[in-house]
Amino acid sequence: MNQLSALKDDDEVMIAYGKGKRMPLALYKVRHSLAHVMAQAVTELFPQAKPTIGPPIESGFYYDFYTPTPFTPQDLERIEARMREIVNKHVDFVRREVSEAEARELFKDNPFKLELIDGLVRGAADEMGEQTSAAGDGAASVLTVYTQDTFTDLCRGPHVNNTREIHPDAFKLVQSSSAYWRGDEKNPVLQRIYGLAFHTPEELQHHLKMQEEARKRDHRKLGAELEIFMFDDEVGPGLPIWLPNGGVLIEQLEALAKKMEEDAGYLRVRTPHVTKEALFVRSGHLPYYAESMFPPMTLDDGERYYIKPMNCPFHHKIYASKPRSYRDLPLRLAEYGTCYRFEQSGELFGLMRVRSMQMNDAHIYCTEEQFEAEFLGVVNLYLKYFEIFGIEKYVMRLSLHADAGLGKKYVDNRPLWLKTEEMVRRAMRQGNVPFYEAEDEAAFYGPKIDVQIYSAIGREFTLATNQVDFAVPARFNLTYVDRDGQEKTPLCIHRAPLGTHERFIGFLIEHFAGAFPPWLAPVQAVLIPIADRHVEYCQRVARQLRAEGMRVLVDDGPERMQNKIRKAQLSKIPYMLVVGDKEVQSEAVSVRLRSGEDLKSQPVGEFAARVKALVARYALALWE
RNA sequence: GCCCACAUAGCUCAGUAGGUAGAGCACACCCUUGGUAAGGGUGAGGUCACCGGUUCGAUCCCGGUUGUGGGCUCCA
Repeated sequence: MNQLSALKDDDEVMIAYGKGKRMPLALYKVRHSLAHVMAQAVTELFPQAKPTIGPPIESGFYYDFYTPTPFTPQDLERIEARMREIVNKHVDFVRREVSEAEARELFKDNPFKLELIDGLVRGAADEMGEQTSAAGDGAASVLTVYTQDTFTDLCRGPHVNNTREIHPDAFKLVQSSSAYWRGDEKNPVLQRIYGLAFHTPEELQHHLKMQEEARKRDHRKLGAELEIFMFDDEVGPGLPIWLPNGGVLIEQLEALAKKMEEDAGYLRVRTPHVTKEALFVRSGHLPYYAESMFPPMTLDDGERYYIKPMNCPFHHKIYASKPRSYRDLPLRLAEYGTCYRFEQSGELFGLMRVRSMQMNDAHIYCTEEQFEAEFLGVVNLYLKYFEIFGIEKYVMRLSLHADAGLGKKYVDNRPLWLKTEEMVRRAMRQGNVPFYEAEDEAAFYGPKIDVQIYSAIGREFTLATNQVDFAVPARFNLTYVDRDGQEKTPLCIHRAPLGTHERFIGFLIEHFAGAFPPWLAPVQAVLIPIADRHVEYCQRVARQLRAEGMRVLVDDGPERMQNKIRKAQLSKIPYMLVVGDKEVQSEAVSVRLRSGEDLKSQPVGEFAARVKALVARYALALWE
């Protein structure tokens, strides 16, 4: 802590914040200091508001207040104006070490700060609620407070020395919302105010512009504009309906996945959407996962049926359908199974978080000796997909158990955890796949590799998991007869490299901004007749191209050609094929690319061959 | 689930100090047959999300419901 405050302002020095993120120290100080300035402004304007915590984050900062009335947009304007006054007063930030008693006296009216002090004194957590690494397990002997102007806050710092280091026009309060104290919904509700903050007004403007761009790429907006999917009140929240264009995307993705899985030795199966309660009791989903499941249907005879939230128990049944020999392993069962999960209403988010989802699911049953190769095979499958889709930014996380959760969150078998975690770690190192480790993030039955990807607009989410299951096969009495004649329990690898159709297509929409590569585009080409007399020829060419496997439309509407080009352009159709007298005479089409490039007339056959070649190798380019 | 905000034509949005609504785009029809991002005209479209309350009268005010958005939390 002390060393931190002593560091020189330097954009080269990175400081950690949040979970596993870093930002330049200088920026951290500006943002953190602005959080304090905001707290001062808020407590001045709303004396009943009690400050709790306020850290720097990705693009700025926030501060949570305990207050009887939420902040209105007008309040934010007043607070921001007051902050600007404080910043312009060029006040010092003064650090002071205080004793526990003094700290308790200073914050005696603020139960949240007192709770933080309790934590700090015990050495358990710092003011962000995170483990203190510096203090080890010893209690923090010294507490620090920072004072600027009239406001004093419990804080480990560091801060700017004086608010003149903060540009008064490089920050902006953007929104208020609620948050729970310590992120726990059992705790009191706090009001959080978010602010953006940078070194210069230009950086702030740039950020705002990027956000504007991001809104344009939002899959919810593009999904509606491009007629990919829709929601309907009478169908229900979180239940997407795929429109014809979305249907094509799904068909193409499934075709790709089936081909890849066939090459990798998977067998395709299909299983029911509803099942008796007993299956999920055996799998451990009931009652453990009951919260995320739709409530059961009770039949006349009292039997309860559930709609499936996962495919695995069915695949286990398929494994168990006959005796297995080590010669049968690895057994790889794949299914694009539709699952239903009862996500909390507040969790639903476009296609990214839904209640009905089609999973690119498979389970691999293998022996311990086969594990490494199988696990790596799956990871490599991921990497192949990333290449096809041009996904360059991704992070793999090895999610481990935590001893504290054994028997509660996690299957109570520490040695097996350590062993399987090491197996995964070794497989990843063996394959030279970079990853980082995170404790207490595992599935209840085993460790996993989570793949985080980032859509073009910076939205981060878990695309896929690759999980090791050392517990559930035993619950299903899955066995194989090994070489030595002994019955053994196989390991099971759960994997879903493309996650779900819903999330993956949501991601792809943002990744490509709706401009899908030719192999994936719902409509690949639109034929545009210049005059009515060219329509017949267009229809003939369309039939020809469809026979070649292309997805083609003819725009025979009454508008002018320019208007049709514009419509096709807005629909992000890769190829616009303009047809006039010249083309009709020479069995040609005039090719215009979505990029705006005019490639002039060329023979229909040549165009078709060119596109077919691009499609066959899943090319991202429009023309080569 | 919780806190806050929002809900007007297929879409994007105006509007009414409470007297049942309007534009642009899209759609239909007519004219125009035009060579690489919007030709012109005419017309049709709305129980102002739903259910209650206040009022002579509610799209507008109040309450509830549903949905959506921004967060908290969790996950594919």
